[in-house]
Amino acid sequence: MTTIPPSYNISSETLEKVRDLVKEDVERIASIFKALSDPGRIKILKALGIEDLCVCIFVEVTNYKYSALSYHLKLLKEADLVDFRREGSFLIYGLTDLGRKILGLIAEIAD
Amino acid sequence: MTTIPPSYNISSETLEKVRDLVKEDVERIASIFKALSDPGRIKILKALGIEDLCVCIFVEVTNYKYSALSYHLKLLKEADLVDFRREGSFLIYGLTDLGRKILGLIAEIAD
DNA sequence: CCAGCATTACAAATATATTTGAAATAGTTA
DNA sequence: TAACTATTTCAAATATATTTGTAATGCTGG
Repeated sequence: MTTIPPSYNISSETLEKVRDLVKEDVERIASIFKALSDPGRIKILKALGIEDLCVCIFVEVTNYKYSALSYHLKLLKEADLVDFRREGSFLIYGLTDLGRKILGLIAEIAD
Repeated sequence: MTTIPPSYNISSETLEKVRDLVKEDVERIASIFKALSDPGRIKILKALGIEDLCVCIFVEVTNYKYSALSYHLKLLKEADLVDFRREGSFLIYGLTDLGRKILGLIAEIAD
C-alpha cells in the first residue's frame, strides 16, 4: 500500500511523526499568512503600525478604490489582524494585539 | 488634489510617514507569506522541521501527486524557505535558515 | 550504455482571488 | 426629515493559483 521506495531509509518513528503532523489543523495559521500574502495588505498593516487610520487615508495614498480597500480590510479583519471603530463619520482602523505581534515578526524577518 | 475629507484630522507628519511607507518594497516579505498561505505548504515546512525528507514521503502522507508537490516545493524554494540536495536517486528537501526561523515564528503565533 | 526510478516541467483544465463600477447602508449635518 | 458623506456590499469581469495528466530530465545500477 505504501509508495515509499524500499531503498529510501526512514525510521518508522519519523514516519509516524510526519503522518501525525500532516493531520494537524493549520487553517488558522494559513489564513493569517494568506491575509499577508499581498503587498498592499502588508503596507496597510505597516501603516497602521504608525497610528490608527481612517479608510480615506488609504484611498489617498494607494491606488486602491474604496471598494477594493474594503475587500482587503475585510480580509485583514477576518484574520483578526485589524479592527475598526467609528469616529464621527469615519471608520478608524487599528491593529489588534495579534496584528501588532505579526508586525513585529515582519520587522524581524526583514532584518 | 487630495481626497482626504477636510473634517478628518491627521497631522502632516503622519501623512508623510504613511506616504513614505507605502513606497517601500515589500515584495520579498509578501512572497514569503504567499509561500505559506497554503495549508499544504505549511505542513511541508513543519514536517521538514522534524528532519530532512525526500519528496516520496510527502507523496506518501499527503493527497498530492508528484507534480503538485513539485509545484509547491518550488514555491517554498523560491521563497528561500527550503532547499534540496541529491542523495542517490532521491532529492532530499530541508529547511533553510530562513525556513527554520519562520517555523519558529509559526510556533509562536500558534501559541 | 540501457532500463528504470524519482522527480520536474509543461500545458490544459479548474478553482480562487482581486478589481471594478454601481447600488445599498448607516451615521451625520443642515 | 432630507441630503450628504464615508464606507461596504454585490455581481460581473479579470487575473492568478492550483491540480491533473503526460512527457521530459537526469541520476543510477546492471
